[in-house]
Amino acid sequence: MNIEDSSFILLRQHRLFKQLTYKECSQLNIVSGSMNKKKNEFIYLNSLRNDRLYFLKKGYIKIGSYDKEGNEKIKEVLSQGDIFGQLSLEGDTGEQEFAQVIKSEASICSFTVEDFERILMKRPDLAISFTKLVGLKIKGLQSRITSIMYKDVRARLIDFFLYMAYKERKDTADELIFKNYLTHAEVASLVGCTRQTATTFINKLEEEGLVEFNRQHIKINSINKLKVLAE
Amino acid sequence: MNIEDSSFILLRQHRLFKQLTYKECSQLNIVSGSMNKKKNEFIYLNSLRNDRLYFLKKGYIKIGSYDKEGNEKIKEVLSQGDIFGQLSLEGDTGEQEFAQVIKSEASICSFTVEDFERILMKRPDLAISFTKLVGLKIKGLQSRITSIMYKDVRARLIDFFLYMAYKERKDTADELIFKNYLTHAEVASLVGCTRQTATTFINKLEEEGLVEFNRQHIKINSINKLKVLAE
DNA sequence: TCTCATTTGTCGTCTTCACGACTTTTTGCT
DNA sequence: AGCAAAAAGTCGTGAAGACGACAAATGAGA
Repeated sequence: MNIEDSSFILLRQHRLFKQLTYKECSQLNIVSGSMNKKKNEFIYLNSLRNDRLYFLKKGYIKIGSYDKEGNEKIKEVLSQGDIFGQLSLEGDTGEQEFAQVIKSEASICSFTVEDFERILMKRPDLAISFTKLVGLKIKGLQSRITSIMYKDVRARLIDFFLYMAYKERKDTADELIFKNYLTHAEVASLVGCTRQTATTFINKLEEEGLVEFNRQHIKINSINKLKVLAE
Repeated sequence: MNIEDSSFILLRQHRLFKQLTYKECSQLNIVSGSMNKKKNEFIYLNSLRNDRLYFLKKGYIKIGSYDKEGNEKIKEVLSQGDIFGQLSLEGDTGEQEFAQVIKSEASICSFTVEDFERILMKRPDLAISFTKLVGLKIKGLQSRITSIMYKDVRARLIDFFLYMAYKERKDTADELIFKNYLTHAEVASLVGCTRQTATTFINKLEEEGLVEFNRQHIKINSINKLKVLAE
């Protein structure tokens, strides 16, 4: 099995690309855009990503930017199977953004918007699927805005844990445990508070017996209980 | 000229629908979804909108929801030419949302996601355009998140005025004046603060000579000056 | 196994803005 | 024109969380 084959296998497990033939897949010219990146390495930094879409095959990455004081502002955290990059299929609007590997090694493949569009033109069903994927992202962003605007830090952290549960959950069990790849500082950046307050409130949620959070894993004792608290 | 014709004329001025033939347009069955609504009337309330897309031909509307205490939470404000509703083309995820006319009378047409998808299947170029439109919305939401998370009320209000300028600007002039259709309370809800603080800070910006805000119009004295302050 | 960098925990102090209460102004309506 | 409702303006109090400073714990690499 060569690199090319393993690229495709993972990509075609994605609900979006499942519909593609092997030939169409290869028209995406993925091979040249495949890469393995170690912890802390950048997939792109600032304007480099403007014309590409990326598919995260393995590992975890964070998307963010730096403000003028150089502080990191994390926009989102992605894990296996997520798509990122120029989702809008349209040139840059001047914003600077980075994608960086966190925790362990990551494996990514990428293709140009141009190649992707070429396939979309032939496969409108895929175009619709892609639109739905982007639409889903909108819903996520909207609920994030609501969370930040109208909830206090405690409630936002609960939303954060529910979001993680949504991403990691494989079955319907009420309890959930998964590997943790985030620091307090990163959680803080995601929910929009300082590292210190994140620490304090995460510990409070632990004391209440709702979650466990340490460097090894995150455990949510009862997803339903959290859901009730989130309302 | 009958109602049907006037529906199409406006719709087909939109960059998205320009590409459609008259026949394709009529396949959207717009007529049954056309309406005129007076001030404060709802276009939809809660789950009613799940399978439709709406096109705002004329007027202004706000999209929002109510929290469990009954307080209004405005998500966004739309004006002529904007598209709203089930942008994700995919069934409801349980969230409740309303669309309500503000200020003056509004004219809307709508079509079902189903009809729209039928056309997208035949016209992948339109699907790509639509994705780009949705992608643009993502960028807007992301910058809104950044604004709310990392900026204080004053800076968020500046972002608000710049956003309005972006929407209303027709030429490249540095000064901009346009009809105001928002109250302090609505602005507050958009930038995420209370009505009182919005009032206070809008007045401060007026005292600084940056903007004018009254019930008749909004005037931005220098877009560039605001842009500098927003960084 | 030791060491140093990273991450986490904890405290005061200070700022921003929320919140309630109220008045004044503006607007639409009959 | 007159009136009620909506919108805007103002103030004092209080709470949430930022921020700086530092100590303790953890873990990755030599």
